Amino acid sequence: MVILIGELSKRTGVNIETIRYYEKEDLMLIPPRSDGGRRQYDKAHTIRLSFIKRCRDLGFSLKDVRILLKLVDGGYTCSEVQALTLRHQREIRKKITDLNRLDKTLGEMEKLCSGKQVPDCPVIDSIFANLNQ
Amino acid sequence: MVILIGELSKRTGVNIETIRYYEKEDLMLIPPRSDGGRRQYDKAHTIRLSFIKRCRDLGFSLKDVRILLKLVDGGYTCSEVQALTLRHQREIRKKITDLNRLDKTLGEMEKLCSGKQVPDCPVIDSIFANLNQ
DNA sequence: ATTGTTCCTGTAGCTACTACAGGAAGTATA
DNA sequence: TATACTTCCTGTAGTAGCTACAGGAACAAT
Repeated sequence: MVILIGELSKRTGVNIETIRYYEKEDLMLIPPRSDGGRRQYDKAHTIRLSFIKRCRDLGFSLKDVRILLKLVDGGYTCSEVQALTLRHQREIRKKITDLNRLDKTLGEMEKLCSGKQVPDCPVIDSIFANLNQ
Repeated sequence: MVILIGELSKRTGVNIETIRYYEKEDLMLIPPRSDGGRRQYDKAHTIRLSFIKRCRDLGFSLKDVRILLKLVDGGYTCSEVQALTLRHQREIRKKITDLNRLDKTLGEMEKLCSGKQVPDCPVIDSIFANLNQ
């Protein structure tokens, strides 16, 4: 049961250019070609691409995905995968912390706004604050 | 009171290549040059660069910074700045929501890990789940 | 005169794609 | 069979926001 790249794209939700990009980056296995030179994918490719997409959706970097694929391909242990997952989770939590701080700061700045059509804004003032020395 | 790029970099915490990049991107005003061809910055440049850095630290994109600078340069109203700030805050909140969901999912997956040196991991299982049809 | 630091320009690299251009292959219809 | 239309191909360049060189010139200190 062979499918072409357009169908693979539809089934996985990964777009065509990205699939070719993954091939170039050695994330996807190189598929056989038809006489006309078209890529012929099968079930294994579909599963692999879905795996990649799922990892990406979980926020893993391509570098991480590469490691996960290597683990999957070459035999892995739970502790290896767990370590990667925990590291990733730590990074996510750090981002959340940073963004929350940003949100708070922006909120405080914005709260002071009059919202009027006047040439004076506490946001700009606040950004400029302590800049003049 | 003229300073060179290295000193400007030290004072603002923006590194040298980035300063030159901002100049190329028309965020920084083009400074006069010394006889030897070195950029000569003054107070105004320092303040402008600090403003840019502060905006970046607040998570504004360079595109947003460009708009903020234009507003600052050309006269702005509170409502314009407020609108930009609110939009930015909405984007940040969306990111926080997404990351929280990721964190939760990863946490659930990881919780099931044995953490042992065994070739079996619920994280991988979970990523693969529902992929086989 | 020499050494060491700072500066210069210009180009390439990073992440993870996306968007073409220009052409070939395959399919459906007249 | 001729035509039109869609899908595919390769290869290159663009996106954001820098960072990291290479190769050379300018300046400061000894």
